[in-house]
Amino acid sequence: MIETKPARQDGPRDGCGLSAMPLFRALPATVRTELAAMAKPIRYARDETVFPAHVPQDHVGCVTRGVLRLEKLLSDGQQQIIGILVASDMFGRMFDGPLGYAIEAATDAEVCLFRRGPFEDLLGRSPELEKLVILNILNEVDAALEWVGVLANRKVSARAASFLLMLCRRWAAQTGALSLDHGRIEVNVPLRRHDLALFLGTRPETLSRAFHSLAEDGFIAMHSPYLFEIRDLDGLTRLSGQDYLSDTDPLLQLARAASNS
Amino acid sequence: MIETKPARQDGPRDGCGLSAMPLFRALPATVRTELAAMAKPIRYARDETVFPAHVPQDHVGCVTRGVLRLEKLLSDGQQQIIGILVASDMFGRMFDGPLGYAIEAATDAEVCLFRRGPFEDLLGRSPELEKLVILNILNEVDAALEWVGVLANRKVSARAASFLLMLCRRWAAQTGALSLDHGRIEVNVPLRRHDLALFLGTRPETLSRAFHSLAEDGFIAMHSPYLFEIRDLDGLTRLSGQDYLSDTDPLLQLARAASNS
DNA sequence: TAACGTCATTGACTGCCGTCAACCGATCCG
DNA sequence: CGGATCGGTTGACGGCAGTCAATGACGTTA
Repeated sequence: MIETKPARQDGPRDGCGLSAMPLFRALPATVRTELAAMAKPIRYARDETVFPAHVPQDHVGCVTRGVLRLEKLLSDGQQQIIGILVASDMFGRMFDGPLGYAIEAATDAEVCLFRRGPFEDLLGRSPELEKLVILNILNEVDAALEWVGVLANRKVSARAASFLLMLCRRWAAQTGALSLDHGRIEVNVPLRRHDLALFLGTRPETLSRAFHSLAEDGFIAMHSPYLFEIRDLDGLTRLSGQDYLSDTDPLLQLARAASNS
Repeated sequence: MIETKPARQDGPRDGCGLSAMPLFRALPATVRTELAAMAKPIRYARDETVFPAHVPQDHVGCVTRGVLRLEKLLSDGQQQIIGILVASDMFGRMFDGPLGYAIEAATDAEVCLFRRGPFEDLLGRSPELEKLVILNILNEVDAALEWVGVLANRKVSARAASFLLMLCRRWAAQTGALSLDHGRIEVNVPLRRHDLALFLGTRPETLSRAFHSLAEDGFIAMHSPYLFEIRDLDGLTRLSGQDYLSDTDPLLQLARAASNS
């Protein structure tokens, strides 16, 4: 049971820095202005609740910093984590009822909220925003389906490998958590083992063993429980089962960039 | 490896029986007419391919009969099933590129295809259709996330229970596969053990044991490998972990109806 | 009718993973 | 400085599930 602490609201209009977000970059200036005017930035400390489960919300939002987790509580008190949200991910349901899961801060995080009414109104007036929103939801579907594929994999080490690769891919779209210095790929994993284990459908002990086993086999190196280095991208990919590496894969480009630096 | 046989196309315009589909019932008559005019019904035999993976498609569609499976092929040749589609489910990607998985017929099935161009055009002209499509995709997200929750469960019997309940819920929306005669809930499972095991992230042998174990414990009865009877809805729900049964749950209503007949 | 293929089921065995427990390092606080 | 707490890791052990193999039921075909 995680208690809900009050969240701090702050800042002037467009404290969200919407104009800097790649998510909305493609929109016309007028739409961006209108969005920025209705954006409410809110910060959360780790384990605070953004949206409780099964409660109708009159906001939708997007993540600007940190990681959120989608969490389900089972009848026997067990919790499970069915998704994570990182910067640029949108959440909440326009036109629709309450969510079947809670959204909580997995790290200290910052989000940007929009009231549903004005947002849906703007949606109806801007075909660009509308297309962006539809594409965004389609990406959500893809991400969820990809994760179904990962969890359907029976071996924990394969799931762990898939997670690291997925994280690299997400971080690759932005800066900060992925470092390519000295020809290495270093990836920052901002989740506790406990949360990560729930997300991977296993337990912290087993996950720890899986990571250290990957390290012993030379696929990765762990510089701290939260800082991983990818030492064998191909091997890790093969082990994950998901055949990610087409020649156009952005992660592969990154790896090449890393080995050339 | 499943070979692609050519599919049979048939029938006059609106052979799909669009007007009878609950999916589109809420639309204005003019939109329904236009949709019906562009609908192409196609039938598939079991294991035929509807959309191959990673190939751009210029159609979207919806299922009118049978079950489709979303299938991923791993690098080592293992296949996994990451979703199923039943009547009224839509598939395909408007505004977007190719899918990362194949869509295949898990049973003999019939679908209704729309060319993407005209469909997207109609989407822009009909706010009702647009809202329907968005809500439909949101439901896809929910279904996928729910399945993530099921797969994150570590025990196969719990996953099997979740599957049966999910299937009841889906069948409840329509007629045919769910029978309530004689105060019983009988549910038809149209998938082979092999496919079902892949969908549940396990193996046919293990799944068979799980089902028979559920039967021994009195939760279900198996009248054939494809015909299940739910004997203890509450127990099955508790075992599945998902706390489905709110008082407004349509499945619970059905159970009450069954026990009163 | 017999041979064959498909598919579900069962058995035996092995191995991975969940569970319980202890340990350890880091951080915070008195 | 010493104790407490949190979170990650490691060890030991038992059980559940994956694997291989064989059997049986059913429908199809020759």
